[in-house]
Amino acid sequence: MNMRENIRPGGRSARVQASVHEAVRSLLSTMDRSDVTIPLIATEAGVTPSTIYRRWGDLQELLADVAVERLRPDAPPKDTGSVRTDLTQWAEQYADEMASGPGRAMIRDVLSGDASGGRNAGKCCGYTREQVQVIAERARDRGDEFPEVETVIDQVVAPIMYRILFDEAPPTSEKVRALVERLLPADR
Amino acid sequence: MNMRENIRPGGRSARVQASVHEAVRSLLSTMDRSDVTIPLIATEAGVTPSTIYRRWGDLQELLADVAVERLRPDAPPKDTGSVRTDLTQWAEQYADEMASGPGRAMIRDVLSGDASGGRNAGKCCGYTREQVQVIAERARDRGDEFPEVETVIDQVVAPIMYRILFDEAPPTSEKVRALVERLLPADR
DNA sequence: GGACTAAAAGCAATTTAATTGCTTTAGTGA
DNA sequence: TCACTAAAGCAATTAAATTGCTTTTAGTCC
Repeated sequence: MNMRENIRPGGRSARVQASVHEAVRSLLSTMDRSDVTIPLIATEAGVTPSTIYRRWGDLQELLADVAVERLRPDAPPKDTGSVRTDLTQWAEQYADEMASGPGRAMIRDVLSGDASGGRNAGKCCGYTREQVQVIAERARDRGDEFPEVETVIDQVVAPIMYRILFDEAPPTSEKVRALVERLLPADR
Repeated sequence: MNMRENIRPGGRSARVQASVHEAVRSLLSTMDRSDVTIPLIATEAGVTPSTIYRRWGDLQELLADVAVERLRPDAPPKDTGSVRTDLTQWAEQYADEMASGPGRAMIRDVLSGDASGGRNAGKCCGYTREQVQVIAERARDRGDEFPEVETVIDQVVAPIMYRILFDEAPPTSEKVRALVERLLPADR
Protein backbone atom coordinates (compact mmCIF):
# COMPACT_ATOMS: atom_id res chain seq x y z
CA MET A 1 0.00 0.00 0.00
CA ASN A 2 2.13 2.89 1.25
CA MET A 3 0.48 5.57 -0.84
CA ARG A 4 2.75 8.12 0.77
CA GLU A 5 5.25 8.92 -1.90
CA ASN A 6 5.79 12.61 -1.18
CA ILE A 7 6.42 13.08 2.48
CA ARG A 8 7.90 16.41 3.43
CA PRO A 9 11.22 15.73 5.05
CA GLY A 10 11.27 16.62 8.69
CA GLY A 11 7.50 16.63 8.97
CA ARG A 12 5.55 14.50 11.38
CA SER A 13 4.89 11.85 8.75
CA ALA A 14 8.56 11.52 8.05
CA ARG A 15 9.36 11.18 11.72
CA VAL A 16 6.73 8.49 12.19
CA GLN A 17 7.93 6.62 9.15
CA ALA A 18 11.51 6.79 10.35
CA SER A 19 10.71 5.59 13.82
CA VAL A 20 8.55 2.75 12.54
CA HIS A 21 11.22 1.61 10.10
CA GLU A 22 13.80 1.84 12.83
CA ALA A 23 11.56 -0.14 15.16
CA VAL A 24 11.13 -2.87 12.57
CA ARG A 25 14.86 -3.13 11.94
CA SER A 26 15.55 -3.23 15.62
CA LEU A 27 12.93 -5.88 16.38
CA LEU A 28 13.91 -8.05 13.44
CA SER A 29 17.46 -8.07 14.66
CA THR A 30 16.54 -9.31 18.11
CA MET A 31 13.64 -11.65 17.61
CA ASP A 32 12.13 -14.17 15.31
CA ARG A 33 10.30 -12.71 12.35
CA SER A 34 7.14 -14.64 13.21
CA ASP A 35 7.00 -13.00 16.64
CA VAL A 36 7.01 -9.49 15.26
CA THR A 37 3.54 -8.01 15.28
CA ILE A 38 2.15 -4.61 14.49
CA PRO A 39 1.25 -3.76 18.10
CA LEU A 40 4.80 -4.66 19.05
CA ILE A 41 6.30 -2.47 16.37
CA ALA A 42 3.94 0.33 17.31
CA THR A 43 5.00 0.20 20.93
CA GLU A 44 8.67 0.10 19.99
CA ALA A 45 8.22 3.03 17.63
CA GLY A 46 6.13 5.03 20.07
CA VAL A 47 3.08 5.23 17.84
CA THR A 48 -0.32 3.59 17.96
CA PRO A 49 -1.09 0.46 15.97
CA SER A 50 -3.82 2.20 14.02
CA THR A 51 -1.27 4.56 12.56
CA ILE A 52 0.62 1.64 11.12
CA TYR A 53 -2.48 -0.11 9.85
CA ARG A 54 -3.63 3.07 8.15
CA ARG A 55 -0.29 3.82 6.54
CA TRP A 56 0.85 0.37 5.54
CA GLY A 57 -2.25 -1.78 5.57
CA ASP A 58 -0.71 -4.84 7.11
CA LEU A 59 2.44 -6.36 8.46
CA GLN A 60 3.59 -7.77 5.15
CA GLU A 61 3.40 -4.43 3.43
CA LEU A 62 5.38 -2.84 6.17
CA LEU A 63 8.04 -5.53 6.23
CA ALA A 64 8.28 -5.35 2.45
CA ASP A 65 8.67 -1.60 2.61
CA VAL A 66 11.48 -1.84 5.12
CA ALA A 67 13.14 -4.67 3.23
CA VAL A 68 13.17 -2.81 -0.08
CA GLU A 69 14.76 0.11 1.69
CA ARG A 70 17.47 -2.10 3.11
CA LEU A 71 18.11 -3.83 -0.18
CA ARG A 72 18.81 -0.56 -1.94
CA PRO A 73 22.54 -0.42 -2.63
CA ASP A 74 24.28 2.34 -0.76
CA ALA A 75 27.15 2.70 -3.20
CA PRO A 76 27.92 1.97 -6.84
CA PRO A 77 29.96 -1.15 -7.59
CA LYS A 78 33.63 -0.72 -6.81
CA ASP A 79 35.76 0.42 -9.73
CA THR A 80 38.64 -2.03 -9.92
CA GLY A 81 39.97 -0.87 -13.25
CA SER A 82 38.82 -3.93 -15.16
CA VAL A 83 35.50 -5.20 -16.36
CA ARG A 84 36.20 -8.71 -15.30
CA THR A 85 37.04 -7.88 -11.71
CA ASP A 86 34.34 -5.20 -11.47
CA LEU A 87 31.68 -7.69 -12.38
CA THR A 88 33.15 -10.60 -10.49
CA GLN A 89 33.53 -8.70 -7.26
CA TRP A 90 30.15 -7.12 -7.53
CA ALA A 91 28.49 -10.48 -8.22
CA GLU A 92 30.26 -12.16 -5.34
CA GLN A 93 29.24 -9.46 -2.93
CA TYR A 94 25.70 -9.52 -4.24
CA ALA A 95 25.52 -13.27 -3.78
CA ASP A 96 26.90 -13.06 -0.27
CA GLU A 97 24.51 -10.39 0.84
CA MET A 98 21.49 -12.07 -0.63
CA ALA A 99 22.40 -15.50 0.65
CA SER A 100 22.86 -14.33 4.23
CA GLY A 101 20.10 -14.98 6.73
CA PRO A 102 18.91 -11.38 6.81
CA GLY A 103 19.26 -11.13 3.05
CA ARG A 104 17.05 -14.11 2.44
CA ALA A 105 14.51 -12.88 4.95
CA MET A 106 14.37 -9.52 3.22
CA ILE A 107 13.87 -11.10 -0.18
CA ARG A 108 11.03 -13.16 1.19
CA ASP A 109 9.47 -10.08 2.74
CA VAL A 110 9.74 -8.20 -0.51
CA LEU A 111 8.11 -10.97 -2.48
CA SER A 112 5.32 -11.47 0.05
CA GLY A 113 4.58 -7.78 -0.12
CA ASP A 114 3.80 -8.13 -3.81
CA ALA A 115 0.93 -10.49 -3.14
CA SER A 116 -1.48 -7.58 -2.77
CA GLY A 117 -0.27 -5.96 -5.96
CA GLY A 118 2.75 -4.06 -4.64
CA ARG A 119 5.77 -3.53 -6.87
CA ASN A 120 8.48 -4.09 -4.32
CA ALA A 121 10.32 -6.83 -6.14
CA GLY A 122 10.39 -4.68 -9.23
CA LYS A 123 12.26 -2.02 -7.30
CA CYS A 124 14.89 -4.50 -6.20
CA CYS A 125 15.32 -5.69 -9.75
CA GLY A 126 15.69 -2.05 -10.73
CA TYR A 127 18.44 -1.48 -8.19
CA THR A 128 20.32 -4.48 -9.50
CA ARG A 129 19.90 -3.35 -13.08
CA GLU A 130 21.29 0.06 -12.17
CA GLN A 131 24.34 -1.46 -10.56
CA VAL A 132 25.07 -3.61 -13.58
CA GLN A 133 24.45 -0.60 -15.78
CA VAL A 134 27.17 1.29 -13.97
CA ILE A 135 29.64 -1.48 -14.63
CA ALA A 136 28.52 -1.65 -18.24
CA GLU A 137 29.04 2.05 -18.76
CA ARG A 138 32.46 1.95 -17.24
CA ALA A 139 33.34 -0.86 -19.61
CA ARG A 140 32.06 1.13 -22.55
CA ASP A 141 34.05 4.19 -21.47
CA ARG A 142 37.17 2.06 -21.40
CA GLY A 143 36.33 0.62 -24.80
CA ASP A 144 35.92 -2.88 -23.36
CA GLU A 145 33.51 -5.50 -24.54
CA PHE A 146 30.52 -5.96 -22.28
CA PRO A 147 27.36 -8.00 -22.66
CA GLU A 148 23.88 -6.54 -22.60
CA VAL A 149 22.73 -5.65 -19.11
CA GLU A 150 19.73 -7.91 -19.53
CA THR A 151 22.01 -10.77 -20.41
CA VAL A 152 23.94 -10.25 -17.21
CA ILE A 153 20.67 -10.30 -15.31
CA ASP A 154 19.64 -13.53 -17.00
CA GLN A 155 22.93 -15.37 -16.84
CA VAL A 156 24.48 -14.18 -13.60
CA VAL A 157 21.95 -12.51 -11.32
CA ALA A 158 19.09 -14.91 -12.00
CA PRO A 159 21.03 -18.10 -11.27
CA ILE A 160 22.37 -16.61 -8.06
CA MET A 161 18.89 -15.67 -6.90
CA TYR A 162 17.37 -18.93 -8.00
CA ARG A 163 19.91 -20.96 -6.09
CA ILE A 164 19.46 -18.85 -3.00
CA LEU A 165 15.70 -19.04 -3.05
CA PHE A 166 15.08 -22.55 -4.27
CA ASP A 167 18.12 -24.69 -3.95
CA GLU A 168 19.59 -26.49 -1.00
CA ALA A 169 22.79 -24.47 -0.90
CA PRO A 170 23.56 -20.93 -2.02
CA PRO A 171 26.07 -20.56 -4.86
CA THR A 172 29.72 -20.74 -3.86
CA SER A 173 32.21 -18.11 -4.75
CA GLU A 174 33.60 -20.36 -7.49
CA LYS A 175 30.16 -20.89 -8.90
CA VAL A 176 29.54 -17.16 -9.07
CA ARG A 177 32.86 -16.60 -10.77
CA ALA A 178 32.07 -19.33 -13.27
CA LEU A 179 28.78 -17.64 -14.12
CA VAL A 180 30.61 -14.39 -14.78
CA GLU A 181 33.38 -16.02 -16.81
CA ARG A 182 30.84 -17.71 -19.01
CA LEU A 183 29.70 -14.28 -20.15
CA LEU A 184 32.92 -12.42 -20.61
CA PRO A 185 35.18 -12.78 -23.63
CA ALA A 186 37.92 -15.28 -22.87
CA ASP A 187 40.91 -12.96 -23.10
CA ARG A 188 43.05 -14.48 -20.45
CA MET B 1 6.19 -27.91 10.05
CA ASN B 2 4.07 -30.81 8.83
CA MET B 3 5.98 -33.47 10.66
CA ARG B 4 3.58 -36.04 9.25
CA GLU B 5 5.59 -37.80 6.61
CA ASN B 6 4.13 -41.28 6.93
CA ILE B 7 0.40 -41.11 6.91
CA ARG B 8 -1.35 -44.37 6.28
CA PRO B 9 -3.43 -43.98 3.19
CA GLY B 10 -7.13 -44.13 3.89
CA GLY B 11 -6.66 -43.46 7.59
CA ARG B 12 -8.20 -40.58 9.42
CA SER B 13 -5.12 -38.44 9.09
CA ALA B 14 -5.14 -38.87 5.37
CA ARG B 15 -8.79 -37.94 5.14
CA VAL B 16 -8.31 -34.82 7.21
CA GLN B 17 -5.30 -33.81 5.19
CA ALA B 18 -7.18 -34.34 1.96
CA SER B 19 -10.19 -32.35 3.03
CA VAL B 20 -8.08 -29.51 4.36
CA HIS B 21 -6.05 -29.35 1.17
CA GLU B 22 -9.22 -29.44 -0.84
CA ALA B 23 -10.72 -26.68 1.28
CA VAL B 24 -7.67 -24.51 0.74
CA ARG B 25 -7.74 -25.01 -3.00
CA SER B 26 -11.41 -24.28 -3.12
CA LEU B 27 -11.19 -21.14 -1.01
CA LEU B 28 -8.18 -19.80 -2.86
CA SER B 29 -10.04 -20.12 -6.11
CA THR B 30 -12.97 -18.07 -4.94
CA MET B 31 -11.56 -15.44 -2.68
CA ASP B 32 -8.59 -13.22 -2.07
CA ARG B 33 -5.63 -14.91 -0.46
CA SER B 34 -5.55 -12.34 2.33
CA ASP B 35 -9.11 -13.21 3.32
CA VAL B 36 -8.36 -16.88 3.81
CA THR B 37 -7.98 -17.74 7.48
CA ILE B 38 -7.53 -20.95 9.37
CA PRO B 39 -10.98 -20.90 10.98
CA LEU B 40 -12.43 -20.43 7.52
CA ILE B 41 -10.49 -23.32 6.09
CA ALA B 42 -11.41 -25.44 9.09
CA THR B 43 -15.10 -24.79 8.60
CA GLU B 44 -14.87 -25.49 4.89
CA ALA B 45 -12.99 -28.71 5.54
CA GLY B 46 -15.27 -29.80 8.35
CA VAL B 47 -12.56 -29.93 10.99
CA THR B 48 -11.74 -27.75 13.96
CA PRO B 49 -9.16 -24.97 13.76
CA SER B 50 -7.04 -26.58 16.43
CA THR B 51 -6.51 -29.58 14.23
CA ILE B 52 -5.01 -27.38 11.58
CA TYR B 53 -2.89 -25.41 14.02
CA ARG B 54 -1.54 -28.60 15.51
CA ARG B 55 -0.77 -30.23 12.20
CA TRP B 56 0.56 -27.29 10.22
CA GLY B 57 1.48 -24.68 12.79
CA ASP B 58 0.22 -21.67 10.93
CA LEU B 59 -1.45 -20.49 7.79
CA GLN B 60 1.77 -19.98 5.88
CA GLU B 61 2.91 -23.51 6.48
CA LEU B 62 -0.40 -24.85 5.30
CA LEU B 63 -0.51 -22.68 2.21
CA ALA B 64 3.06 -23.65 1.42
CA ASP B 65 2.21 -27.31 1.84
CA VAL B 66 -0.71 -27.04 -0.54
CA ALA B 67 1.27 -24.99 -3.02
CA VAL B 68 4.14 -27.48 -3.16
CA GLU B 69 1.62 -30.20 -3.82
CA ARG B 70 0.10 -28.26 -6.67
CA LEU B 71 3.44 -27.38 -8.17
CA ARG B 72 4.42 -31.03 -8.43
CA PRO B 73 4.34 -31.95 -12.09
CA ASP B 74 1.70 -34.52 -12.90
CA ALA B 75 3.44 -35.89 -15.97
CA PRO B 76 6.92 -36.10 -17.43
CA PRO B 77 7.80 -33.61 -20.16
CA LYS B 78 6.26 -34.51 -23.50
CA ASP B 79 8.45 -36.59 -25.76
CA THR B 80 8.52 -34.79 -29.08
CA GLY B 81 11.26 -36.86 -30.62
CA SER B 82 13.86 -34.12 -30.48
CA VAL B 83 15.91 -32.57 -27.72
CA ARG B 84 15.37 -29.09 -28.97
CA THR B 85 11.60 -29.26 -29.05
CA ASP B 86 11.41 -31.32 -25.85
CA LEU B 87 13.25 -28.65 -23.93
CA THR B 88 11.66 -25.70 -25.68
CA GLN B 89 8.15 -26.92 -25.15
CA TRP B 90 8.77 -27.90 -21.59
CA ALA B 91 10.35 -24.52 -20.80
CA GLU B 92 7.53 -22.61 -22.42
CA GLN B 93 4.93 -24.50 -20.49
CA TYR B 94 6.88 -24.11 -17.28
CA ALA B 95 7.13 -20.36 -17.82
CA ASP B 96 3.45 -20.06 -18.58
CA GLU B 97 2.38 -21.98 -15.54
CA MET B 98 4.67 -20.14 -13.19
CA ALA B 99 3.85 -16.74 -14.60
CA SER B 100 0.11 -17.19 -14.24
CA GLY B 101 -1.65 -15.57 -11.35
CA PRO B 102 -2.13 -18.80 -9.41
CA GLY B 103 1.39 -19.88 -10.30
CA ARG B 104 2.94 -16.76 -8.86
CA ALA B 105 0.77 -16.98 -5.77
CA MET B 106 1.88 -20.56 -5.20
CA ILE B 107 5.53 -19.64 -5.58
CA ARG B 108 5.11 -16.88 -3.05
CA ASP B 109 3.39 -19.26 -0.67
CA VAL B 110 6.15 -21.79 -1.04
CA LEU B 111 8.85 -19.24 -0.35
CA SER B 112 7.02 -17.75 2.62
CA GLY B 113 6.70 -21.19 4.09
CA ASP B 114 10.47 -21.49 4.19
CA ALA B 115 10.79 -18.58 6.58
CA SER B 116 10.38 -20.91 9.54
CA GLY B 117 12.93 -23.34 8.23
CA GLY B 118 10.77 -25.42 5.90
CA ARG B 119 12.26 -26.91 2.75
CA ASN B 120 9.36 -26.33 0.43
CA ALA B 121 11.24 -24.38 -2.19
CA GLY B 122 13.84 -27.12 -2.30
CA LYS B 123 11.16 -29.61 -3.22
CA CYS B 124 10.00 -27.46 -6.11
CA CYS B 125 13.55 -27.12 -7.32
CA GLY B 126 13.79 -30.89 -7.09
CA TYR B 127 10.70 -31.39 -9.21
CA THR B 128 12.12 -29.11 -11.85
CA ARG B 129 15.44 -30.87 -11.77
CA GLU B 130 13.71 -34.22 -12.25
CA GLN B 131 11.83 -32.96 -15.25
CA VAL B 132 14.98 -31.66 -16.89
CA GLN B 133 16.68 -34.90 -16.00
CA VAL B 134 14.07 -36.82 -17.93
CA ILE B 135 14.72 -34.73 -21.02
CA ALA B 136 18.46 -35.14 -20.53
CA GLU B 137 18.18 -38.91 -20.32
CA ARG B 138 16.07 -39.08 -23.42
CA ALA B 139 18.69 -37.05 -25.23
CA ARG B 140 21.42 -39.36 -24.02
CA ASP B 141 19.44 -42.41 -25.12
CA ARG B 142 19.17 -40.89 -28.58
CA GLY B 143 22.84 -40.10 -28.57
CA ASP B 144 22.17 -36.36 -28.70
CA GLU B 145 24.24 -33.65 -27.10
CA PHE B 146 22.73 -32.21 -23.98
CA PRO B 147 24.08 -29.76 -21.43
CA GLU B 148 24.44 -30.53 -17.75
CA VAL B 149 21.13 -30.46 -15.91
CA GLU B 150 22.51 -27.82 -13.56
CA THR B 151 23.41 -25.67 -16.51
CA VAL B 152 19.87 -25.85 -17.77
CA ILE B 153 18.68 -24.80 -14.34
CA ASP B 154 21.07 -21.87 -14.27
CA GLN B 155 20.61 -20.66 -17.81
CA VAL B 156 16.98 -21.41 -18.55
CA VAL B 157 14.98 -22.06 -15.40
CA ALA B 158 16.60 -19.40 -13.25
CA PRO B 159 16.09 -16.52 -15.69
CA ILE B 160 12.47 -17.51 -16.17
CA MET B 161 11.86 -17.55 -12.44
CA TYR B 162 13.79 -14.37 -11.82
CA ARG B 163 11.81 -12.46 -14.41
CA ILE B 164 8.55 -13.76 -13.06
CA LEU B 165 9.34 -12.94 -9.47
CA PHE B 166 11.27 -9.72 -9.79
CA ASP B 167 10.75 -8.12 -13.14
CA GLU B 168 7.94 -6.02 -14.45
CA ALA B 169 6.87 -8.51 -17.09
CA PRO B 170 7.18 -12.28 -17.29
CA PRO B 171 9.36 -13.69 -20.06
CA THR B 172 7.72 -13.93 -23.47
CA SER B 173 7.63 -17.10 -25.46
CA GLU B 174 10.41 -15.76 -27.71
CA LYS B 175 12.51 -14.94 -24.71
CA VAL B 176 12.16 -18.47 -23.36
CA ARG B 177 13.05 -19.95 -26.71
CA ALA B 178 16.10 -17.72 -26.90
CA LEU B 179 17.24 -18.95 -23.50
CA VAL B 180 16.97 -22.53 -24.70
CA GLU B 181 18.67 -21.88 -28.02
CA ARG B 182 21.58 -20.26 -26.27
CA LEU B 183 22.30 -23.61 -24.62
CA LEU B 184 21.80 -26.06 -27.42
CA PRO B 185 24.34 -26.78 -30.13
CA ALA B 186 23.52 -24.71 -33.21
CA ASP B 187 22.75 -27.56 -35.57
CA ARG B 188 20.03 -25.96 -37.57
C1' DG C 1 -12.73 -60.68 18.25
C1' DG C 2 -12.02 -57.56 22.24
C1' DA C 3 -9.35 -54.70 25.17
C1' DC C 4 -5.23 -51.49 25.16
C1' DT C 5 -2.63 -47.55 23.71
C1' DA C 6 -0.84 -43.71 21.31
C1' DA C 7 -1.84 -40.40 18.10
C1' DA C 8 -4.91 -37.32 16.30
C1' DA C 9 -9.22 -34.69 16.44
C1' DG C 10 -12.81 -32.09 18.89
C1' DC C 11 -14.27 -28.67 22.32
C1' DA C 12 -14.04 -24.51 24.75
C1' DA C 13 -11.85 -20.86 27.14
C1' DT C 14 -8.30 -17.37 26.78
C1' DT C 15 -5.17 -14.26 24.75
C1' DT C 16 -4.00 -11.09 21.48
C1' DA C 17 -3.93 -9.12 17.00
C1' DA C 18 -6.65 -6.71 13.44
C1' DT C 19 -9.82 -3.30 12.44
C1' DT C 20 -12.59 0.98 12.60
C1' DG C 21 -15.40 5.20 14.16
C1' DC C 22 -14.47 9.21 16.35
C1' DT C 23 -11.42 12.79 18.43
C1' DT C 24 -7.24 15.44 18.66
C1' DT C 25 -3.11 17.50 16.89
C1' DA C 26 0.42 19.18 13.87
C1' DG C 27 1.88 21.18 9.82
C1' DT C 28 0.32 24.39 5.62
C1' DG C 29 -1.28 28.23 3.33
C1' DA C 30 -4.23 32.23 3.21
C1' DT D 1 -2.77 34.37 13.40
C1' DC D 2 -6.48 31.47 11.85
C1' DA D 3 -8.66 28.09 9.50
C1' DC D 4 -8.09 23.61 7.01
C1' DT D 5 -6.52 19.10 5.92
C1' DA D 6 -4.08 15.12 6.60
C1' DA D 7 -2.19 12.21 9.80
C1' DA D 8 -2.00 10.40 14.55
C1' DG D 9 -4.12 8.99 18.90
C1' DC D 10 -7.74 6.67 21.53
C1' DA D 11 -10.86 3.12 22.55
C1' DA D 12 -14.18 -0.27 21.57
C1' DT D 13 -15.23 -4.25 18.71
C1' DT D 14 -14.43 -8.31 16.01
C1' DA D 15 -12.18 -12.27 15.01
C1' DA D 16 -8.06 -15.04 14.71
C1' DA D 17 -4.45 -17.57 17.18
C1' DT D 18 -3.38 -20.50 20.79
C1' DT D 19 -3.73 -24.11 24.39
C1' DG D 20 -5.36 -27.40 28.23
C1' DC D 21 -8.33 -31.00 28.50
C1' DT D 22 -11.52 -34.61 26.68
C1' DT D 23 -12.98 -37.83 23.25
C1' DT D 24 -12.40 -40.60 19.27
C1' DT D 25 -10.00 -43.57 16.13
C1' DA D 26 -6.95 -46.83 14.17
C1' DG D 27 -3.43 -50.04 14.78
C1' DT D 28 -1.59 -53.78 18.06
C1' DC D 29 -1.35 -57.42 21.09
C1' DC D 30 -3.19 -60.90 23.47
